[in-house]
Amino acid sequence: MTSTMGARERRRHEVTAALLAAARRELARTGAAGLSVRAVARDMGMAPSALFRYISGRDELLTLLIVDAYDDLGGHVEDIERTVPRADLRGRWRAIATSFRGWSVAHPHEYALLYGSPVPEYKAPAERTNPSGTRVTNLLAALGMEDPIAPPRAAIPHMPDADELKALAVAADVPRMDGERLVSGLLAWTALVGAVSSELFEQLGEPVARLDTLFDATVALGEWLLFGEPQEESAGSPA
Amino acid sequence: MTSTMGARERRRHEVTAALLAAARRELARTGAAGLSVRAVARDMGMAPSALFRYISGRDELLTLLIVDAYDDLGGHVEDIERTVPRADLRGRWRAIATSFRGWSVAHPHEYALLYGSPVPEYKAPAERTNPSGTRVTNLLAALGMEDPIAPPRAAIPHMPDADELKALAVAADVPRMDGERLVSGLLAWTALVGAVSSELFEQLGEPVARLDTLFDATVALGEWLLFGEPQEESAGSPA
DNA sequence: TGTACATCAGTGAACGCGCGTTCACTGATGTAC
DNA sequence: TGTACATCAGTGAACGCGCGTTCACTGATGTAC
Repeated sequence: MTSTMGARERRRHEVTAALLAAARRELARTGAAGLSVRAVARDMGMAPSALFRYISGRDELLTLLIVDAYDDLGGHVEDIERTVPRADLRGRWRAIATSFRGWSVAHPHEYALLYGSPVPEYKAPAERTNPSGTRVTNLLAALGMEDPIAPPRAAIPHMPDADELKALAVAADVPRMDGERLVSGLLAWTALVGAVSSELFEQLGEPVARLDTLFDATVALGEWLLFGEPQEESAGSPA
Repeated sequence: MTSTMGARERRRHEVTAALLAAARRELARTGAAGLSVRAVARDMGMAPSALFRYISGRDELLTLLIVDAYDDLGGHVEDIERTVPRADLRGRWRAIATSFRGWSVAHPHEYALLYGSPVPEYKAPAERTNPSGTRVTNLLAALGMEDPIAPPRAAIPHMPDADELKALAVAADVPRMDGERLVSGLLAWTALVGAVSSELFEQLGEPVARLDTLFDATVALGEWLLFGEPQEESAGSPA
């Protein structure tokens, strides 16, 4: 395909890529709220007006960054989750959770853009944002759809009744998922987001190093929510 | 005291109060990142330069708002938690969680200021922010210090070992708290923050109404984390 | 109570800044014949 | 292959805007005697 591209088309691809790279640098530097078209242009060494050949305005710049960040995160988590044997459902959850956190710690501004406060005056267009934005949760959903090798644990107290569960499943766009598993998955997910947000946004005490052990507990909690009490590990092959 | 105040002192109090009120309105309108001294002055019908008699600059305006929001939230949660009989530990947790969410839903921009993405270029001065910022978590800590009427449940998997727990307790500024209870409390807290953030920042599917049942599950999860399996309710007085 | 001076609150003009976006332009790339 | 025209990318000046902050000022409140 590259061979059939004229100079113009090739350059267009290059500049588009450079634009995105510069925007990411700016995002990392100033955060989403401070992002400006002019700063990106400066970073690229171009006139600000030139960028309007590639984007319609500041809002599209944000949309581009959001989609790109979701894809970067989604790719990262998918890549790591893929390395876990399919049958190891617990391991897959742990891989999702830890790689999610790993990416977030490495890209705090991107994380804030995706999971932090909404940018004022900006509304992300769902039709562009959703496909990339659901990649991580899709991995979770896939876990929830697996044959429950671990018995669906009985123990979430006050599980909502069946009608509410059904409505939740429809609202969450996984109408065929078992309601209890859905609630477990959502709880595990929101707990994960809460743990990472608390860590990155510095809500708790500062000594971030200590948070490793707290995060481990969050992962364990999610594992329990999804799969119940740990089974005897000795059932597997001896170490 | 009011009687001993001269016109100047009285007016100073009035203007200070009006300033804070105007800042809160502006915050609700535009969010923290868009907050500006000039807009607040406009709202008050004063010249922008006049505000510099009351605040040192934009950063202090933010600090003021943060402290004020923490106090508003803290007062709200405290007021509601106080109405629960002291011995009803589970009820106290539920009161904390639901009132925390209630306030947050009613004050989304304030919530974002406190628990959302940090404002770029701004670092809150901990010595002014901490006393108000810990009011809610102090209620949780008080719960954790109560005589464990409910037996400390055994079931968080992979509880960190004793040394790590001790270090965590020191870092969290509650060095005397039992380590397992601390982890439980922190997990309950981050799960709560995650649930509210996911709801307010619109991470999950849009139909927010459904989230009521999801939030109930979060509260139940926290209750389980803090106090273990629900006991037979029939032990109390018949309804 | 009355006057003279000091303190303070608020004004309005001004500064320099960075922003998003438009627009007429130039020069390079592509296309038709 | 060569020329004539069309398309496109990027420039630079300009627009109007809102921002934080400074500063010399005026008029009101407070204080000393």
